Amino acid sequence: MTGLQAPHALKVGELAKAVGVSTDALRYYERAGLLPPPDRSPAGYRLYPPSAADRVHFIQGCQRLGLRLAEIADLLDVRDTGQCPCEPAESLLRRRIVELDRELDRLTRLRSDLQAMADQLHGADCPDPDPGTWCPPGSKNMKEVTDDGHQKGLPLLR
Amino acid sequence: MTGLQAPHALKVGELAKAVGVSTDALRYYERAGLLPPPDRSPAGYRLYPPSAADRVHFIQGCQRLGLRLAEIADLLDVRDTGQCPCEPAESLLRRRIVELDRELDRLTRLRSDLQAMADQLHGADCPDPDPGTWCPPGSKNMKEVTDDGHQKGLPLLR
DNA sequence: GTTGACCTTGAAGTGGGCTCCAAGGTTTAA
DNA sequence: TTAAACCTTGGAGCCCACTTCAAGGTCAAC
Ligand SMILES: [Zn+2]
Ligand SMILES: [Zn+2]
Ligand SMILES: [Zn+2]
Ligand SMILES: [Zn+2]
Repeated sequence: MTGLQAPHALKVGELAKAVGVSTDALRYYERAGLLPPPDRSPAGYRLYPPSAADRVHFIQGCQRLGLRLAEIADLLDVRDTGQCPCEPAESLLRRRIVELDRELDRLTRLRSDLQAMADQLHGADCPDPDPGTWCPPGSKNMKEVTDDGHQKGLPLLR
Repeated sequence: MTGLQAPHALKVGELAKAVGVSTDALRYYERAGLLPPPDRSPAGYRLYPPSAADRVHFIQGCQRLGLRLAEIADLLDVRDTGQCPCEPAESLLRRRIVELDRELDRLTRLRSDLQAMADQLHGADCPDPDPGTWCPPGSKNMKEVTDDGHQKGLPLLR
């Protein structure tokens, strides 16, 4: 409506509301090199072009994929040059998939460990143990010791 | 061998080496309330009883389960009182399992999204796009826009 | 008696992605 | 005219589990 500086320019709060992030986050993206320094109004207010909204959407999409801001900045640099983005994007994605597989593996094993512990706990007859010397509740291996000679704690808490 | 202060007392470096953490971490655990303040030698050196090693092992085991230090501190408090630990342990475990399930779900969906993107990327014929206007590589929906009227980026990067 | 490995303390730094604050200047509506 | 609602900046704070630093004191070996 104003049209003085540029058509449809957005002040920082307007952009923030449009894309659903805080104004602080937008200024942070600028410092981090994800958003180029926008034009300023005579009073020094940031005036973003409408395309900035797409840029922030892109950032948000990348974040949903688990990419870090530094990686997103790399992608945006490529995007700005107009070069084919497939190569960097593909290697980023593959790296991230490998990370995810490792993490999924770790969490899956962890989950089954926790489940095993919780199951043991549930059926336990449980007299109070000696203070400071757990007491694997309901376990027959209370007296077992680890290879360095210490008493075992809860199962898997060696 | 010394036996002056206490039998088999460990200096901080000895305990650290025995359990495989840094001396700084041990002092940090003390500040955080996970390790009780140990006796001191005349020179002010920390002298840990051998049971401190078990305590640290317990901490490490809990950490492997993904528990935070504050939660571990709660468990240790119970352990020190000699009360039956099943109740707090069980609710901690259940809470953690729920967290894990949510996280596993999230990561699994993420992984399949990334895989889909990587697959699209691979078979793409790819002319360089216009700068700043990606260019969903190899996608037929280049012209699609999101519900707020902006151009779509890479698939799933809306 | 001197080197060097150990120990002490409090404070500050790390990383990631922000958030919050103070102390101002600007714009807009009443 | 003045209040409210915006905007600016630099810098600090947050979370977590540490690590690193600075500036010393202590203890063993040679
Ligand atoms: Zn391409
Ligand atoms: Zn042990
Ligand atoms: Zn019990
Ligand atoms: Zn949009």
